[in-house]
Amino acid sequence: MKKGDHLFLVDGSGYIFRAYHALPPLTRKSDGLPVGAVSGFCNMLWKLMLDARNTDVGIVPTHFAVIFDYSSKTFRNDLYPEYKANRSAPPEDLIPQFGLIRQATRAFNLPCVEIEGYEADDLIATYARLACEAGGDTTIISSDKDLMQLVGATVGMYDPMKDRQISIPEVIEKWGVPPEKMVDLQALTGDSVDNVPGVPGIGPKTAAQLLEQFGDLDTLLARAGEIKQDKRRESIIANADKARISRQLVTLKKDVPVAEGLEDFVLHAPDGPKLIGFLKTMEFTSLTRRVAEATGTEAGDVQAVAVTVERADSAHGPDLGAGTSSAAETRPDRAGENGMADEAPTAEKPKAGDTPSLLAALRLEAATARKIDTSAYIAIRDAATLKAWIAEAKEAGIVAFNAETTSSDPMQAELIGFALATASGRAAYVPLTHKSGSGDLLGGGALENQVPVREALALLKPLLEDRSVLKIAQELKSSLVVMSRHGIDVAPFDDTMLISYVLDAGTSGGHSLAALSEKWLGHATTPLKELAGSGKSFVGFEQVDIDKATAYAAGHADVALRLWLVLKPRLAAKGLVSVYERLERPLVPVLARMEQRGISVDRQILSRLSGELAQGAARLEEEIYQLVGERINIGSPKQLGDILFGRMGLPGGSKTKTGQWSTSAQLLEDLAAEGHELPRKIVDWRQLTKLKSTYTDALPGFIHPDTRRVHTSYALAATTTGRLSSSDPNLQNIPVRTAEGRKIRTAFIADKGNRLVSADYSQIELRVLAHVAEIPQLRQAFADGADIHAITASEMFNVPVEGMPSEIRRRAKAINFGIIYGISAFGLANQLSIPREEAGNYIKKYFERFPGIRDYIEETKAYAREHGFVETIFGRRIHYPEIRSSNPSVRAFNERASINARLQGTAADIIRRAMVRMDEALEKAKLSARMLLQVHDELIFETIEAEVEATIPVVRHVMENAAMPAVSMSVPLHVDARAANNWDEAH
DNA sequence: ACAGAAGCTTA
DNA sequence: GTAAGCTTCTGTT
Repeated sequence: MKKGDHLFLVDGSGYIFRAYHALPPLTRKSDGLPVGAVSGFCNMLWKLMLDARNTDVGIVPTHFAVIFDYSSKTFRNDLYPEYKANRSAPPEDLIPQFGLIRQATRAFNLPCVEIEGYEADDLIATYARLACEAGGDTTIISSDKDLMQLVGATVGMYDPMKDRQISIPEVIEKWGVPPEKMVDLQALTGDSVDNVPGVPGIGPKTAAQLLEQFGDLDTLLARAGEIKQDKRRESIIANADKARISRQLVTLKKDVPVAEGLEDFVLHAPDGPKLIGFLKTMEFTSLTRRVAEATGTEAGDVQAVAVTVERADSAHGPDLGAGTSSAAETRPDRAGENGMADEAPTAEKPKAGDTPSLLAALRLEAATARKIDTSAYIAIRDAATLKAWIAEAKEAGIVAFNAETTSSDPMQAELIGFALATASGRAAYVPLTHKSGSGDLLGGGALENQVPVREALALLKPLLEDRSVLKIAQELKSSLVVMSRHGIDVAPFDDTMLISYVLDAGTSGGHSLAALSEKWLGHATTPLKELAGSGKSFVGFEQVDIDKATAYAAGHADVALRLWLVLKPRLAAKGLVSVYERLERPLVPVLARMEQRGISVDRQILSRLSGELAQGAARLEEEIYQLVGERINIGSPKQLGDILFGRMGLPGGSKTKTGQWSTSAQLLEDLAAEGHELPRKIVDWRQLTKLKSTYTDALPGFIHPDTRRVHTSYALAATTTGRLSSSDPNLQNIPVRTAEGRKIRTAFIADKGNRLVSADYSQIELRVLAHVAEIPQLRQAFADGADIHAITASEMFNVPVEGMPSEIRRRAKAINFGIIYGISAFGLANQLSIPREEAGNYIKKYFERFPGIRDYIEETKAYAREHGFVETIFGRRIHYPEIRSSNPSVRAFNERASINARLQGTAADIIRRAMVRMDEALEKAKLSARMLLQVHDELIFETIEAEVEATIPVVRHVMENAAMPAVSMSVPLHVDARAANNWDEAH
């Protein structure tokens, strides 16, 4: 075991009891053998081995062991004969399951560890210590408080039944003391289940308070006389010995002489046939199917195996033989679909224990081996067939879903049909409102033999909402909005676009279905325009011939399902499960709700502004024509350039990369500063026409006819860094810098009786920089709430913050921003309009004062060069495949981008975490505030007036603590929040 | 009808 | 110097 390795230790004995009581009783159908705990155990192991969904930073186990108690008698009974003496015999129907669970462990190819005289907890403590000494990390799969004393920097716990991570903050939250004091706390409280005496009258709250006061148990016992409360003092003095012996009992032994070392726990790929043999014997049909699919084993070819069952009346009962009834394979398999079986790892044992990677490789091979046949799909034309398909999807536990609609805007879209896929190559399309394609003005009548929309949706709803059926889609969010408008809440789901985004952000090609299909399946999807035409000749999808629509829509569902098979295991293989599960997937319904809510925009304000802008622009136009002498097209940079630098011969002209005269605002401003009249007017004209065309004229067109609100669309997978993007309309670039522009924000309003609340992170990227680059001065400045740019200037130029000239601060601010953007002397010189040498000197000086930032930059570049990607502090990967380019400017660009990506991406991750938690936090606080918009470091809410004051602290708390508990930042996050009637005043 | 360039808006 | 999206113009298809 080495640094970076991760050991999973399952508390097998603890799990048995917990699963037995928590899960509904389950018996084997053929003979009534109780197997509830075994089933829970197998499901948990399978999930852990493949999925690593328990972790917050994407951990895949490299080492894995299941630990059991050997017998009830241990060294603790010598210390204290009454230890665990009050334990009653386990329930009758649990007894046979002890042995079965050990056999299950072996069927999973996992080490099964137990040592006479020691409890499972002692073995876990010992192995966690060994792992820590070897530099590795450990996750203990248990929620037993007795194990919490082991939690620390490299040791975490995970409760598989509650899907909850337990690390230091959770221990403190639950018990009021850090893990290292758990032993003292338990010594005081005792444990009635294990018959650990403790001090009578002392419970967890009192114990935590006493330990807080005295520091530890020994100090407490020595100074017990100081305790004020009479009863408490007397009890502790009288029971000091009991407390001491209790501490010995609860302290786990970290030096058990273990026979097996960590090297014996290297995780091996599951042996498909071996595992399936056991699962079939247990008659766990759905897990059998999942394992068969994942390992590429043909379950039908595997025989159930013999298992040993202990009966309550004999500890080592006879071999009762196997339940040999093999699970019926009800899934509709099609000919030629079994390509995976050939590649199954049965012939030779895989070497290293990288199970997810192996699975990913197998899936990819299988996916490309089976060609996609779009003529094989089925058109569902009646309710009975649809019912059968839905039943099939339920049985499969997994279904790819794809809706076809009348519009790419989900708030306007009406359903035309939908497609389902239940297995590779098995897909169907359900046309609902297709019309005959006859070219008359009415577009033809509705076609015969389509399931009525209402009936189809009524059948579909239970499937899409079924918690035990995983829905798979490519870009689910828009379908989520459409289905939500029909009262259907799709869950649970996986989104292939997002999986691809997590795996491959920054690699070429994008994450569209077409791109992914081409990349992973070698299959070219049919462009929509080949079916429905484009531009003027575009006909709605409802006019598309049903056979063609079926090939298209069912094909998309089939492709999505196959992509999921290929891509999902890659998440685990690359340690990106938690990025996907915590930062991507949960944001989908959050954004869908935000989009559906929309924001009110005052049409009148915009229309008035349009008029004002038109007037101003018209006046400037006339003045410009006067100066130029003819009515040129001012909006044409080409014409402008010819006039300014050709005809008028103004100085300082430069060319763009296509050889045109540049007429950029910067250049025109420079000319204006020299006293030229025309450039100033052109700049002003551009500002007014920009505001008019992009905002005041365009926004009213986005007001929804029914909701009377504007519904933007957020893209989750459009940026390389993890930021969202907004379009149709883009509400992330509404003007704010100039007074003229800000007027547009006054049109974004709260409904009557409501207020808009705007909450934005202050300097989040600089704070992330101070944290990741570990810059003491910056950390201190943020901790003090100081003016960060002034502090920077003060450090660099040796001037006091008090009475600092604004120009000095401005330069420091530009440098700070420059760092975030991956500074270059060229860029800084441009920004500050100073010579390049001077900018270079500033940077040099900056690095002298903040050497940690230079180190950070160099480390980032080196890391990006070595790996081809960088990571945010939450593990999001951003790829820079061109970072090793031999072209120096391409290389430099990629270096700057990678430096920026860590900071921008981390900030993006933080606000994503806040957004994921926000709705629940508001609901828990019984607040009705609705999150409407996100603008990278700002969230906009709408809430009723009376709740404004209560809402702001909740919003602030969620945002400021968003990094926790995954990352405890060394710099505080600060959120400014304000409420007003419109966005301008709230911001 | 579409694609790319130029220009401008945001964080 | 980073990350986006939208509009207009211009040239090509």
